[in-house]
Amino acid sequence: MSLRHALLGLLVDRTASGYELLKLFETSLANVWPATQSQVYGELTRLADNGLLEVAAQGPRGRKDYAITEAGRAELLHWLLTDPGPDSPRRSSTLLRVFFLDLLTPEQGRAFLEHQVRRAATQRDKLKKLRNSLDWRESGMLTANGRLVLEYGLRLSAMQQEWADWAARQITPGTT
Amino acid sequence: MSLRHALLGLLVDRTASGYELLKLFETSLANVWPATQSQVYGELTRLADNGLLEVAAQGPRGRKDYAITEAGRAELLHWLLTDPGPDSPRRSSTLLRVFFLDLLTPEQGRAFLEHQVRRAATQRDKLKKLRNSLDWRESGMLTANGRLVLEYGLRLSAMQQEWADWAARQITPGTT
DNA sequence: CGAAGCATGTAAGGTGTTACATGATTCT
DNA sequence: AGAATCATGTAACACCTTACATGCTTCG
Repeated sequence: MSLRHALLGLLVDRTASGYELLKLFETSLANVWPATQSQVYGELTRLADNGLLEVAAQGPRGRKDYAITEAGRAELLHWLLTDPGPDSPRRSSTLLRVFFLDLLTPEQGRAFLEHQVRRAATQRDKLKKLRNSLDWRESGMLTANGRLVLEYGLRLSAMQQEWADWAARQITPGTT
Repeated sequence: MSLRHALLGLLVDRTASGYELLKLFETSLANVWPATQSQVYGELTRLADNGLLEVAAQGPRGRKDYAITEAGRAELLHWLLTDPGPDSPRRSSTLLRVFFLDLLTPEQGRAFLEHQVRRAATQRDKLKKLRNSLDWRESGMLTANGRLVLEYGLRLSAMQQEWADWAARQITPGTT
């Protein structure tokens, strides 16, 4: 149940409409906690019902500006201070495929892993570009956390690339 | 919808009951594609209904031994050869927390990250022990894939440990 | 005989995805 | 005027988790 906390977090120092929050999910939070339009609007209504958010203002096209309440701040803080536990069950269809990779020919297996190398490299490039576009001296506190998360993404994609490359070379080692 | 493929994969070179498959999920597949009892039994019934599996034999306590069919093999192969796409949306409540870490005091933030360092180290130790217990010369093809996946886990936890350590040092750099 | 393990199944509830549906406002 | 964008909402379906429910067999 972290979607609610993501929303609360985004509303800590500004008010916003569902539509704006949705955009934030597509950009900043896309790599950490993706959410769809349905989910966002639904959860906002629920949060307002529970008194963690309130509608601060109504705008042009039925637009509702949400603001966090004291109860909302308390809930967010509480969530931040609780142990996330083993990071939510990590399912990876890619690794599952690797588990059964011997059902393919060595060529097909290598091709699969080399595809993963390229996928990771592409992701890494994307994040590098994001970092460069972000570094423009725009250092609010907000950006500091974002940089930590971004660095995680960079390290992850680097690791994935190296691993896939290594794994590809494990299959039929003698292929010059 | 990868659970079905995990089941098909496990049944490629042996028949097994739901109970046995469940144990396999708890051990070998736990870190790649966890599944609960409810899920396994339900999916097995569905797979049999769809003709991808068949009940090869009935045992002592209502035990059903499932065997993969030709249709099942075809489906599994097809799945292995399709692009997994960007590996299923990766949600991490830990990274989400990091995103909002500036809402805590620097001490609390550092404590959180240092906790992650230890969590990753523990996980890494667990996997190392698993590798050592596994290396006992038991090299079927099956184990080869498992070793690739295990190596991924080792590299991932190492990366996480290093990252969390680095991130902790980013917060309030001057704390001797 | 009692405990542990084998063995399967159902039901309720939460979360997430996709698709459908509608309408207002701004910009060209 | 028409297109793009802003803006919200609902419904159906898939998937996963937890809990409940039941009963047989083997081992000590």
